[in-house]
Amino acid sequence: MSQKVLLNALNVGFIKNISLFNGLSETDKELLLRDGSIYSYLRKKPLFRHGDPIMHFYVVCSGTIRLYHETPDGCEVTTDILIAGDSICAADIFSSLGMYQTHAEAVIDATVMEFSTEWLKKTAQRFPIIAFNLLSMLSQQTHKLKTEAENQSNMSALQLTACFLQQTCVFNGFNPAGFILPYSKSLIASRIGMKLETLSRTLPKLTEIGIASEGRHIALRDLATIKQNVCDHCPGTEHCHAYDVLHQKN
Amino acid sequence: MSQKVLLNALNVGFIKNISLFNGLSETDKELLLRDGSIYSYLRKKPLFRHGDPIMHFYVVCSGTIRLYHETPDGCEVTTDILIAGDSICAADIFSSLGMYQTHAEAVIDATVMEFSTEWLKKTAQRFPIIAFNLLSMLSQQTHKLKTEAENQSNMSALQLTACFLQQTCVFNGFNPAGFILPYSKSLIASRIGMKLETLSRTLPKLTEIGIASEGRHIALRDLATIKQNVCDHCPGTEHCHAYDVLHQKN
DNA sequence: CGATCGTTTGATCCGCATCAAGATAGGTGG
DNA sequence: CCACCTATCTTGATGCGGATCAAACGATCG
Repeated sequence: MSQKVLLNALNVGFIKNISLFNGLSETDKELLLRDGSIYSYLRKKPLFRHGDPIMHFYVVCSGTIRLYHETPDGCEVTTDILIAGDSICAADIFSSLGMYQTHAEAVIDATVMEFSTEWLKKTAQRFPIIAFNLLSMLSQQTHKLKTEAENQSNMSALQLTACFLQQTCVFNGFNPAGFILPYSKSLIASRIGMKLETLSRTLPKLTEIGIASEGRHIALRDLATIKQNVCDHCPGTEHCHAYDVLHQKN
Repeated sequence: MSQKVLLNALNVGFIKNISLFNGLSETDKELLLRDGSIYSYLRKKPLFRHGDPIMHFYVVCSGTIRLYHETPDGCEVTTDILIAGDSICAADIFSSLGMYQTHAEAVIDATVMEFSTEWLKKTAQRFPIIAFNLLSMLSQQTHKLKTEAENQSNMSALQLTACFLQQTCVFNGFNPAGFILPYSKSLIASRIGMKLETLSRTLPKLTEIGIASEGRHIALRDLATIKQNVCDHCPGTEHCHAYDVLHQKN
């Protein structure tokens, strides 16, 4: 299933930036990092499944993790796609349910840092700033969920797809003038709540609003048109911040 | 706009049960309650508007409060309907944004207890159990949002309506064998993300799954059928817990 | 070379939104 | 008490977006 790997300097350097540790001294950070272990998961291997007792708090170091669950009629809904730097299930630990509310599995081979739930609870008590960081993380997540739910119902397939591509570009630090989709189209469709067929039909239409696509190759050609067709319909969302990031680069 | 009213014994008695204060001694609770003031808001009066700087944390004492916002094309989307005992915007206080992310207004005349944000932050530091309660509240809210977002896209108008009626019945402590809708149909439609016309057409169809409706009068006649048609499609949601509550009463 | 996976394309269908008009009810003033 | 008015709700006709079903295409792999 999973395999423990050595904690190396590179990983530590990267992981120092996780938001949970914001505001701590470097010494404290390094001390706390000693309490975690890094594991690697092969493609398609689960980190945990819905219903498992909550044992760990995770931070993604490399690769891609997918959160999903199955609907009663058997099809899988992807609720989130996580990349390096993202943390997993901080919320669930403090819920009274005591078990994971979602499946989590590696999309491509991934490494993940794990801390025990007990450790997180104790640390939150020992360092008030960590409790505060947690509150702030949860609060951000809540806001993200709200806006996403709303977009889902108010935006067309075209707009949802444009949003996703733009955010993918920014979060992964790709070049908007041309990049390769890091996920399969089935995964993307499942993430943005539409059928593969619909996504397939939608991608060519994106040229209308300034996004070129051919196979897995995407190019965000015309930011102004994108803004007009998408951002203006979802002010204040994560997507719009992503737009601003791209806009400033130019 | 709003009017300060006297803190009377009845209100205090009620408000002692708010989840934020879970685990505190009665003495501490009463002490903390002194820091809040109770205000009354008339029908349609706003508590705050999207973009206002966050000044207060609220707990609803009586009446109904609606959270909503306007879409760019001008129509209002109701994101939540709050009744006595619910708290408002605990999450927003800890986000970095510093302003409300939604409008809040009284649907019918309401009384509300208000605490300053500073008070909440300080209190969370002074009483670790309150920080923990906050984490737990946020975490629950996150879970609720997730399942709601999913239901919104996977369930039919029929199912969504059934869910809403059942939850309304339970949260308000109504008699499932017959109760009067406490909200206008426009408000309900806006809350469950459909058009008034659709809701209007859906209500008669509910007889198929054991819910009778006539005007504002609702009766949940056949719990088994409801379960089969709704709960079995949304396991683990708030709605299903509401179902269980009704089921146990019988 | 067939086999499997991921994707595209076509034809059709269904649910909900939309537009438009009518019905009911609650409230107000004469 | 009735006439009027406005808010709330119902009903009908129509259209569109995306789901569904079905088949074929292209790439990768053993």
